[in-house]
Amino acid sequence: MQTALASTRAAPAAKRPRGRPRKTLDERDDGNRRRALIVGAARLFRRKGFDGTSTRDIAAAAGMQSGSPFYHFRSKQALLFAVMEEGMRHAVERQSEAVAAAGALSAPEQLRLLVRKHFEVLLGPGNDFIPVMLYEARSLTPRQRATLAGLQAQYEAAWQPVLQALHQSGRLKADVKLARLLIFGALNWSVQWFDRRKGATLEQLTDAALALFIGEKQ
Amino acid sequence: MQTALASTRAAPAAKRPRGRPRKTLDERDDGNRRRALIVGAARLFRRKGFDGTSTRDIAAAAGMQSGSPFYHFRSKQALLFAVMEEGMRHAVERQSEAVAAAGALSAPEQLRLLVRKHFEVLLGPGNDFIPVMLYEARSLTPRQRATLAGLQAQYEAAWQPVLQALHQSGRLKADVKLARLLIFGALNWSVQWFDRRKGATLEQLTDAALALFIGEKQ
DNA sequence: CCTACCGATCGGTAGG
DNA sequence: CCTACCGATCGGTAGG
Repeated sequence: MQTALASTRAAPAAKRPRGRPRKTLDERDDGNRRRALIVGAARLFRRKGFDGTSTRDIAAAAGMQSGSPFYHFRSKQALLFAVMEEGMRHAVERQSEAVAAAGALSAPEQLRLLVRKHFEVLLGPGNDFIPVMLYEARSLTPRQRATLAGLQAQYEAAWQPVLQALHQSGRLKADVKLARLLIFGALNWSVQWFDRRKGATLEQLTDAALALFIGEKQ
Repeated sequence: MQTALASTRAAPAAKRPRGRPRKTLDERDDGNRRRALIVGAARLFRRKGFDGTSTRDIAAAAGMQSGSPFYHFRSKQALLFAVMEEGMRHAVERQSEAVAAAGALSAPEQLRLLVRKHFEVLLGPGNDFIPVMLYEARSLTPRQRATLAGLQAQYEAAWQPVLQALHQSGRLKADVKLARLLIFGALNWSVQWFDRRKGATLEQLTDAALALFIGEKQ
């Protein structure tokens, strides 16, 4: 039977089980816990809405006690913003990569690429961030909304020249600005009905969208 | 000075001030108060979401005390359902009228009519009911959702033959089922960005949508 | 990060 | 419909 005295005599290192590897800077619990909160919050915000989710729900999802999220985030709102900002940065990144990786493409091919990437970011596995951004923006402060609007403008900027070119070549008949808004609506609404487990694939979805918008698959 | 006795002697009609017209059954306060709750709730649910709106807010909007909404509705959820159901019944009605009033139309003309009516129901003045239905369905019971799904199916049924005809004549290239989902998305998303006071008119919006979907204005 | 807690607010109800 | 109220839950904090 170990006494309290014996316990204090043991070397500090002995308290850590030998089999457990030392963690590097990048996997420090600090970042991991913060990350766990963001991921859990995204899932809950999407399923139950911002106002329908309690910070206790979020804490539990990350295996914490009820007050602990506030060690990582100043407020529930700050956590919401973190979810949305990470979602938008990820979306802008994926879009940039895709555009950079593709060689010289025709305007219809460019549109196809943008639509395809948009569906991936929106409907890909584990992607709750963008849906939350699309449907919970009401709960942000004006300042936070403005920051996100900047990222959204950056994202939309890639579409403008493509739509412009399609309009000038006669493939896109509608007014360019209104067409962009209607197109984003058609794509974004898919988070309401698309089910990855059944029905169409992302490829078929992309085909249908291209056919609808410019009357051809590419 | 009128005594209590004199009062009981007077004919019942004398109790009501002469200047105030008798109310018909349809404008009884009962219905008016219930209606006021529905209208106020729709506005608040749309602006702040279902979970972000308190029943006290709703009561105040209708000029009532905090507990009074529960005299008219069993629960907050029942009030939400009433908003959505009324919105959908109105939408189905408006659509039926429009279809009935129009003579024999070509398929593109039929599509234009449906799109135009859809925008009116969605974006017309004082129309918070449908936006609430589109964005707060998560807060319904499965049973309520099923009832609404029936009305929605009724609404969508008018579109199916039109899209089918356009597909067969080659004007609509996309798969009909996916096209319908994408089209509703394009239209429904407009509640997020359309501003009646500036920018496009409903007519221009309809033009753009028709041009985008079938490459022509009619 | 946990413990223990606070003031505020919430949906809803009993009784009139 | 109002008054008065209840139990539950909420976002957030102090102190460790």
